[in-house]
Amino acid sequence: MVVTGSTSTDDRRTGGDRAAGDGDGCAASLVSAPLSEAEAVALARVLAALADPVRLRLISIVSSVGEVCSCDLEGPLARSQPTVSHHTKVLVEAGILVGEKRGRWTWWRLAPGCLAEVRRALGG
Amino acid sequence: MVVTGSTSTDDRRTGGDRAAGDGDGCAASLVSAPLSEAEAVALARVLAALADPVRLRLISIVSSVGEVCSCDLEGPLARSQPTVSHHTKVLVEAGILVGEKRGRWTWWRLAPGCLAEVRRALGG
DNA sequence: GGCTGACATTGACAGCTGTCAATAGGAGAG
DNA sequence: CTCTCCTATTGACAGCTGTCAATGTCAGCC
Repeated sequence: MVVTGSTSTDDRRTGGDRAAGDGDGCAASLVSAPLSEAEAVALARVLAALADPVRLRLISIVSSVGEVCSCDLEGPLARSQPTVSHHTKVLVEAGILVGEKRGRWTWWRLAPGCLAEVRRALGG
Repeated sequence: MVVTGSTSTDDRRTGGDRAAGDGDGCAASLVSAPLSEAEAVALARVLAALADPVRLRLISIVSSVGEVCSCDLEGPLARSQPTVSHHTKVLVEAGILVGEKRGRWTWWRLAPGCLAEVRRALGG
């Protein structure tokens, strides 16, 4: 079972560019023209999910390894198990992380294309 | 370094001190290898400054116009003058915005290269 | 000098956020 | 079924954040 934030589409490593979070936002670039209120709210939601040192390190760990289960995060992040679970949930709801339950473990990997979408919204 | 860094351009800024992500931080990419604690804190600080709808719209306005004074922000942002002043201060302390006092007005523009640095840290 | 206009600062308040202890849920092993 | 392990949820708490009214500060104009 794949646990995603919004739609539960089982995208098994499809290269499609999916928008983060709600899907509508993140389409406009920050530097081209003034953002609408809705665009700003949508982009701010993803950035807020990224704006935490623990979550940034979590993302970097997942990114470097490719796939990680929660028990492998608790140690490197130096946070309790509920706190790690909380951070993974925040990242999933922001569309940044994707979790898949296999047996008793939950394996986490990055949502493909999400960070690239954020970079593009920031003027890339 | 993600802050202004006093490049060769005459980006003089008067008033206020900024000490955001100085030092080593913001130099590593999120996706290449696990971030250190200091790198994560520094990057999170800049991202937290970006993670607000009002500030994102403020940045987009400044970016599209090139240079604006505070009185031109109060209306489009639909916020009171102290609130606008608060947001500009947060962005300056994060090294994203640069303010220059000319006469009675303060003119704001984007710190050159800062957003590009953030994009790069996000894996660009 | 006093006045006016443009920002900055302070104080207060509600709402959000990161953290952990305690607890619950659920899958595999025996 | 029971027991154990991994993960998710709940409850509580401290700290941070966005907002505005009130006030302060400083430069230019009379």
